[in-house]
Amino acid sequence: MRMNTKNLITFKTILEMGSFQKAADKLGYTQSTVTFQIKQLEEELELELFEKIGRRMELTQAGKDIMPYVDMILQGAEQISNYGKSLSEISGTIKLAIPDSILIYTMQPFIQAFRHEAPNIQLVIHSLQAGQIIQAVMDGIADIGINCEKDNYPDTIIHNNLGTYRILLVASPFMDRGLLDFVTPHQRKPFSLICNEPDGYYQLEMNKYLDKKDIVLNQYMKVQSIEAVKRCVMNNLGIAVVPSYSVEEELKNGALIPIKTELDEKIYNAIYVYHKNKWISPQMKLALDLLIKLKADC
Amino acid sequence: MRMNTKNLITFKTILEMGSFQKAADKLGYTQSTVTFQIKQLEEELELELFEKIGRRMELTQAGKDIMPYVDMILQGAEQISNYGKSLSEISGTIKLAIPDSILIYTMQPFIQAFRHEAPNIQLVIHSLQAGQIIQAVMDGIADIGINCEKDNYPDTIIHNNLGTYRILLVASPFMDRGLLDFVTPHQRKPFSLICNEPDGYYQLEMNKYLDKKDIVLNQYMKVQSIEAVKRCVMNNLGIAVVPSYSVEEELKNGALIPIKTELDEKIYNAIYVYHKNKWISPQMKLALDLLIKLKADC
DNA sequence: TTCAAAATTCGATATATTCGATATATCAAT
DNA sequence: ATTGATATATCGAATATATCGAATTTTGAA
Repeated sequence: MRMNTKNLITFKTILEMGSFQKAADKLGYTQSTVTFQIKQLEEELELELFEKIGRRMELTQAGKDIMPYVDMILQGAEQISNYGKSLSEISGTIKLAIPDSILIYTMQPFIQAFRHEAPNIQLVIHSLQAGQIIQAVMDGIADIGINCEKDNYPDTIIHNNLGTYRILLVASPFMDRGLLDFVTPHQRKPFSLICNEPDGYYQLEMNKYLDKKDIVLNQYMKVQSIEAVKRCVMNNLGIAVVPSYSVEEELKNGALIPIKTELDEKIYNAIYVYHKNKWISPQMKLALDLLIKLKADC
Repeated sequence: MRMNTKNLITFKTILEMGSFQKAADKLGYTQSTVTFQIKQLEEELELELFEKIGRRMELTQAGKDIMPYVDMILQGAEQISNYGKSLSEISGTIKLAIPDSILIYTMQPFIQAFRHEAPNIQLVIHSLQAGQIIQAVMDGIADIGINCEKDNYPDTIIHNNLGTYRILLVASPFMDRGLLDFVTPHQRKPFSLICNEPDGYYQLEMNKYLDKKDIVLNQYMKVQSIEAVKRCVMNNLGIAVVPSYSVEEELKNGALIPIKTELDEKIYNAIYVYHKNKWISPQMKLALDLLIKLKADC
């Protein structure tokens, strides 16, 4: 059961960098040293970690399976090396999975607060689509996920409320007001629905509403970013479904106007999730604390 | 953040064995090697681990504080070295803290089942007095504690029901039946109360009862073991307070007779406890599973 | 086939670990 | 204060291990 962190770090670096050579470069070893270290690690663990698929090194199943324990060891080592240091000095990494829209419009205060409290902790943000957040947390790709509320969660996931929002339809103030009745059923609208992710959560919620009402729009128009969506709507190319927090500014200054729907009353929750079995490191605790603070502030 | 399990194991062994020399003997090093390894570990961690108090090496506060992380690392390493092995092959240690009486009379099926399921896991049993069990679990001396139910627990302790028992007064069948009225108050009894631990939980419960009833016995008689208590009672040297499970056999074959008290109706719970923040290793999970099975079986 | 990229092998050498002997420190008994 | 027993520290030599660099192998792509 002899083992050292040096070899484990080399192992993790190979996975991170994608090759022995790059890991060697990053860690300041020669390639042969990396080969030697991995060979030694495999002997120590009595496991094959890599198999050659062509000239690519692929992690074996055993290699994947022991990852949580490798992380456990490196986490333990990290905590020891942080011992006695204040929050502002501790290092480490915390990985968040956040949908783009939430990241842009509501996470800025969190990110600033985090960087301020712990400038040496690397904050890695994976900007994923809403449907992938939970999976990322389950796979350990992210430590904390932030998302729209869902109905059910795997029981390995802990989820907590983070804040509320509404789903809105918005239009340009230059749009003919007569066309903006989205309450009366059975209508055909002569303009497009502009969206960013056609399968996004907000979009799907609104589609359900429109289907129920039998309100049909001209056609879908897909653009790259949520910013682009707003630009298109402002230029009166169509209307869009957006979460309330993303258009607060524009509604206030009149660049966009809200369209009344029966979804206006409905309140949605944003949540944060993390893995139940995960050990909550001080780094992670800080992130969770700041999320709760963010919630209290707004 | 370079670190190796070898040094950490040496570190833990010193704590376990109580001296550098004994750790060296156990691990097959010379004493100077142990000194060197600890010095090296202290340099790696940038922490003082021991301080000399006279000719004794005492763990520093930092040394105590990092213990959970040292354990985290060694647990991780242990899990990796157990990877792919079946339950019957995995090794490791699980430490139980159990009061003597419960150990002798009710834990035998558990111990046998455990040894059968996982013969390579070292089952270390600390036989402690009831009052020390919770503390042992809090201090990490034991992974799981078994005890009589108490009213309140620190919130770092998880406690679950394990089974029920009663507290009995027992006497020899040769005892004058006329003297065995322990229900009517205000009596003086011309025989001794024999006990093993005068401060034991059963004893204290019964004392409360006797005080309330104002029933006074001749004198206390303290003997070494619970077996000795039973022998003395069988030889009619006095009566004793015992938990029901410890005298089932003797009551059935008539070697002891129960004395009726108003405590007969009261049902006590045996419980098992473990530390809330502890990572539940497969070894520990097996032990917990077997305890639950034991409960179901009786 | 040939080239380039990536991993392995192997000998030389620097570095780290361990041992054994000895020195030092502490406590307790005299 | 002296002495003996016990415990840890120090140091040099022997041994073991890690790293590098050069040569070699493997493989996918041109």
